[in-house]
Amino acid sequence: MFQTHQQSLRPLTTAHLAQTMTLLSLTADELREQIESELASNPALELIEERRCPTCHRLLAPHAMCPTCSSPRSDAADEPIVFVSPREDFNFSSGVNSEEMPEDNYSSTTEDLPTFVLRQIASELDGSERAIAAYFLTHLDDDGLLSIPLVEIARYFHVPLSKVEGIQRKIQHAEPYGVGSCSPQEALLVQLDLLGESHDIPVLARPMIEKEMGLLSRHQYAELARAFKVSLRTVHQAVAFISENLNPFPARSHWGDVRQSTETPPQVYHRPDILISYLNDDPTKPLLIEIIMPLNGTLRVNPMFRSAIHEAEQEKKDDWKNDLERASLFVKCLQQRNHTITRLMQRVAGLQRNFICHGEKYLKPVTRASLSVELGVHESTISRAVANKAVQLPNGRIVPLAMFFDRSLNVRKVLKEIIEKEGRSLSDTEIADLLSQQGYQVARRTVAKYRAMEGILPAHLRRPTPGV
DNA sequence: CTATGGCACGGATT
DNA sequence: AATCCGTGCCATAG
Repeated sequence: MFQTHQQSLRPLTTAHLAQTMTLLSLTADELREQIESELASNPALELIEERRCPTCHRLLAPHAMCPTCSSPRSDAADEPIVFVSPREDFNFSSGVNSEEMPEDNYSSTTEDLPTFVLRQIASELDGSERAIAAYFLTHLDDDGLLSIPLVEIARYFHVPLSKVEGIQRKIQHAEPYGVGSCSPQEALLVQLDLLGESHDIPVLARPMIEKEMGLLSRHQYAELARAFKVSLRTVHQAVAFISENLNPFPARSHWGDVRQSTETPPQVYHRPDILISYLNDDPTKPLLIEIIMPLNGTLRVNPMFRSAIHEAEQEKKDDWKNDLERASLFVKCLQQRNHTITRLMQRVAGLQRNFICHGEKYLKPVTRASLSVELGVHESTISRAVANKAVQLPNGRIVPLAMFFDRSLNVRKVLKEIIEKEGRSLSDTEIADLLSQQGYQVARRTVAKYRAMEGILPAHLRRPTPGV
């Protein structure tokens, strides 16, 4: 009925392209902001009311059928079903948060640690404190530790040191625990305190970290035993506890949790932009892929506005016309964005089905470049689409979309398996051999790198006795 | 002497 | 053109 096509003037085309690119690289959350601001500033744009699927209650785009219920051809088991799903249950810019999304996000970071942390504690801080916290958080290093002295922050804001310390304490108590500490030692102590609230901790743990951090980090256990006048065995127990439950580098979030040391995902990400599940939750059915549109309804050009333009005064007419064009452009770009992401996900999900269903081990190394030729778009288009987006897998994990293009993830996974399985500590060279036996050819140096990436300690100080 | 981490250099990717 | 990644060589620790 009211379509929004026509007008393909040259200048518009470039603007069109530019805006499509921008929208493409936006996260669902960012997109929401963008849409809201556009909606507020442009009267020609309107949000039409939601439509829901009568049977499953899912929000639908205006002319779409519900892909789940009116399940198209569920026989084409290979082809994933991809569709755009308007959802507005997606707000978190408002003050309170944390408990709102019980399910799928355990929260944590990767894209933007500072923002993530700030969001957690924002409600506890007043305006000026928030500014300090924000500044504080911009000076974290890759490990999540503070890279500048506290006094510097205090000086910068002309506030007493104690105030900064208070803020630091709040930051440290946010996830990932210990973030914003000045040293690994401090981070460990914070984590120990937090953990101590709900679990028993070895008595030796705290004094060891507090007083003999040097020995501890150098793994000089015999010295430790002597220093505290306890048996070597006791030291080992405490050390085991520390290395299992604490993490000196908060941002490198690979900690084996006390509760379930099952394959707890080492990294969890922001809210998903894309959801992947099985049709009707049946693993034999095709994959169902929802691309989140952070909206409660659908955007379109207001037809009333369009017709009203003829009656407008000459003065306003130009402005209105301008608005109209912008609106139509915006809608078009949005459609373009969705179309691109849809096609992208369709292809990616098809390729990586094994990965999606059966885990990291089955990730095929696919490059963005190869996909771009398949889809007939420019590489940068894929890059933009992939960057900064998170996907929720059927098993509930939230991973960055970029993980689908990780060249070495499968090898790293196998490497982890090898290390976990073998009771004895294997040297990097041995691991390299084992890997090539399994068909993964990597240099010994690379094994070392992968280990480091996964946060696995070198052979000589790995735990020879893997049981508790 | 062996096992690792650091630096740095192509080549591939973005 | 800028970046990332796998690797080789070398220094250092054990």
